Amino acid sequence: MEPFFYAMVDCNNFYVSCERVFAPALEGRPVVVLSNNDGCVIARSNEAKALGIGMGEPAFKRETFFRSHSVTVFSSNYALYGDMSSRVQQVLTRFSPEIEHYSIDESFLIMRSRDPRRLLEQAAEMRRTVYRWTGIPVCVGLARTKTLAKVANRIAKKREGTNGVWLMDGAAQVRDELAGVPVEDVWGIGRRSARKLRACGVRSALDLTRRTRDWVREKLTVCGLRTMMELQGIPCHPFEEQPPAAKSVTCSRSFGTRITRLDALEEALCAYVQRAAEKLRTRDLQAGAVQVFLSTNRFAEDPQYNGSGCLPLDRPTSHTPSLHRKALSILRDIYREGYKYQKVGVLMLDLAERGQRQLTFDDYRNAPDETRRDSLMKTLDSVNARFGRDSLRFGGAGLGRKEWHMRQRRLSRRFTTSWAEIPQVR
DNA sequence: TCTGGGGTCCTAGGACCC
DNA sequence: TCTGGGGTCCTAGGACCC
Repeated sequence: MEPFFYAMVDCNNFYVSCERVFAPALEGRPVVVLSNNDGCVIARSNEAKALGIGMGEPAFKRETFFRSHSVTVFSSNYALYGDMSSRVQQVLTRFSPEIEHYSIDESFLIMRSRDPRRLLEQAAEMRRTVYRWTGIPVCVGLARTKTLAKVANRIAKKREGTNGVWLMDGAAQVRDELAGVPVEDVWGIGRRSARKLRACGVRSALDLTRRTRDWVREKLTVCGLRTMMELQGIPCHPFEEQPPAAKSVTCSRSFGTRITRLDALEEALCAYVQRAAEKLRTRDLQAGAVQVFLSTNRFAEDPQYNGSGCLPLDRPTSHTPSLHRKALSILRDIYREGYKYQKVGVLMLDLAERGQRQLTFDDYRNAPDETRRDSLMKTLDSVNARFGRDSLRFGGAGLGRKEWHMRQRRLSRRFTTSWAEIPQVR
């Protein structure tokens, strides 16, 4: 068997890069993309990073700065990013059949060769091809474990002269590189763990590999231990070509303005239940329980309230009206008057694949009902697939523009997925 | 006025059982 | 004077990821 390397392919400033594909004039200029509700900065071009704009900064605090530095600002456009992501993934598949789509902008590939130089050439070719075919710039890091491949990717991105590709192998090279990686930049080490580690004198990734396993396990539990071993070149994270089935499905949004009335919350919740139920059906899943949560704005001075409740369903379902009913009864139960609410959300829990559960006598009795509901949902989904999301929807979510809807003041078009939004050529 | 959304896994502690 | 031990399951909270 040929020795193999993990290749971590990461799109550079992905959301910004997607916007630039359709606005090439923004190349070389500062650009940021905001989170839902135009809340905070979640993607920055290199020029925006150079201006000192931080990840996660609230957008409203930077309005003036954006204007005075001619920063182009976009609302997030997940229809566009999701579609661009699958295009990138399609290209990557040509370079290795063993591929794990890790996130919207990252993939792990297994690449096999006896000759590391040959691998570097392949990775460089992959990078060029992705850019030529999709317009998205990527960097590639190669190493013996996923965590080390992430480190290599970071170097490919940051270091001058790598051409966006870096391979890390051999004990001496790995040791030298890890010495230059701050421990908080290691994949799997978050803010809390980093603080704990620094307090104990662990500053670099190399420092971490030099502690005993017992010590690391005690400080950071088995998660930290796995990270440490991966840094030592021992693979602990499985390679998952088939993503495991989802265990929960969530839909929640912050409101465009604060909401106090129960009926407005009910409308919003209906809309989120619809979306969550659609997600269930596209994955062929059914929920066994529904959870609803409700919260005020934690940054405000106003009185705070967080409510949540969970109810089981009589039997697992992905039928929107049944899920609506259950969710609304939870909401009415946890709702308290007199608060300014910022967010409501729904979680579908105890998910099971359709047809994978034990049937009961009731199921036989209800079979005709069940069939009718299924075919109604199927029709609904196929109409929406053909004519666009929400062409057909439930009345409970209300009609027209609502105060709870998200702010999306700077949304670009769904260039690649919506015929209606393709710019007209004159 | 304005601070995202959607996930997973691990652990500790309590309930419960024999 | 004295109040078992071991196992499983569930849940809430914490930490992490992108």
